[in-house]
Amino acid sequence: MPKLSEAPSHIQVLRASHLMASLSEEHLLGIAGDSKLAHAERGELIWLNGTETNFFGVVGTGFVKMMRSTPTGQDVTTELMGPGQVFGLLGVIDGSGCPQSAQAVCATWYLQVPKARFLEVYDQNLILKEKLLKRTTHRLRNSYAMFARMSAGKVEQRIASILLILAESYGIEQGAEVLIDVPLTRQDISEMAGTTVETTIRILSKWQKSGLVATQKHRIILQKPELLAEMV
Amino acid sequence: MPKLSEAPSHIQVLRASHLMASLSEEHLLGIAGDSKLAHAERGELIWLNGTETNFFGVVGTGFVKMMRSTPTGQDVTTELMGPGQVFGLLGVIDGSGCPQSAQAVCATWYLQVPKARFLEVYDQNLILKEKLLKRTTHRLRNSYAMFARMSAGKVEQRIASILLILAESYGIEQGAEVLIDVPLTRQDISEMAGTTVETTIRILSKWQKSGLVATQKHRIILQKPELLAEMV
DNA sequence: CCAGGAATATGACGAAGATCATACTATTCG
DNA sequence: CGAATAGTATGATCTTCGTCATATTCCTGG
Repeated sequence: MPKLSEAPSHIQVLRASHLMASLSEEHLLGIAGDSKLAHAERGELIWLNGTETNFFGVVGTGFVKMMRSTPTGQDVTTELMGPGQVFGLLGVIDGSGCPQSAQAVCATWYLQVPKARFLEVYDQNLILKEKLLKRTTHRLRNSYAMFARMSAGKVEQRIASILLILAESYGIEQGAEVLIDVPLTRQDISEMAGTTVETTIRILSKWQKSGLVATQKHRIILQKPELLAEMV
Repeated sequence: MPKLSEAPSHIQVLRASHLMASLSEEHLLGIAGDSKLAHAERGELIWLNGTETNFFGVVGTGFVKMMRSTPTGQDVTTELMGPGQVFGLLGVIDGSGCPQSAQAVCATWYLQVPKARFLEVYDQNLILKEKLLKRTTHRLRNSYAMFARMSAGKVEQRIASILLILAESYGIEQGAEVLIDVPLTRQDISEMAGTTVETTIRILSKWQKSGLVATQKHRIILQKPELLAEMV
């Protein structure tokens, strides 16, 4: 039995979420009461594509990747959700379920918010709806941006793009360097870049040798972010 | 001067749009009155990425492609908008402008709806907001689906995917065959599939020879849609 | 502290597809 | 009607990257 990291409290998780935090104290407590805190190991599937779920998730600690499996069996990661981020919500709202799989990238605590309870609140909360549209708009744009980069560029550029995007969301600046504070394997990165592990390893090794990036304990440090940005 | 196809009326264009048609007659007429019907030749830019616009568009007749130019100069088409479809709306609503370029793929009539006028109506129309979220959700999912196909598959599969998706939106069934009723060049298709014209031509030529598809006057006919679907 | 599994690393090889070059075919315009 | 331009076609060559094979290193649990 692996030792679990400290579990966050229900209400803590909700408060840390930009989207959820816009609810009134009363609603927040109500939802927190009905939700269930769950833990997932690295690699554990939270749900499988298309599965009709009666809950959506809010990441507490750790990371969850949203992915689609292509007919040929290859997995492609479309989004990486970190602490405070909500996943599978859109499928709950329009009742069609989430077409993507959700999988933990590392030991992760997340909150399972039951559909019925949330919809009651959602239906009469205009601010929440506005926020959701804003967030969805933002995701759509990011998706198009990634789409363009992934379908046009060479593999090096794709990997560079991925690292830069991750740095934007989860980067911690350390002087001129940026630490991407997500425990990712080369396999994870290759799934985001739509390439193979071997190629990813080769490129990252090359970059390590030339002092572009460094890795420590599954965490990547961009030592020359500007140079990386130049090559995309 | 090229002879223009018959211009549709303002109100006709709005009524043909699923999104706009949900407005009240009064609002619809108001917006129609303030809008401007515009024409664009094949290849004409309607706006360039990021340009702050004071209008969004509704396609009347013809087609508009939304695209991003990568730093390396290659264009990638993310969406193809046909009659009744709205483009650039999200940028108007959140005031940030549209990050993509809009370009006519053929002679196109479209309506320019001024930002200010529309926002008045939008701000107090709940149904419209709901519809917009639904539409945006749908686009986001499509985008992820395409993303997965484009970053994983081989070029043949990518092109097959593109054709099937186009057939879904703009296909006219003719017995077992499907005519994609959009005038597209190989160049257009290659931009959607993220590949080169030459490769696209080679693959389509091969498919023509084997009776999978046929082309007439920039329009593609899927003769064996099932076979195409099998290969994605 | 050692064993075993997971992650990283590296080489050899081949196939897919980009690039360059050139020709052919339609459609449009003067 | 004939020239010009945009689109389609096809071959030759070179690169990139996927595939397979095999080490090596790093962790974690017993």
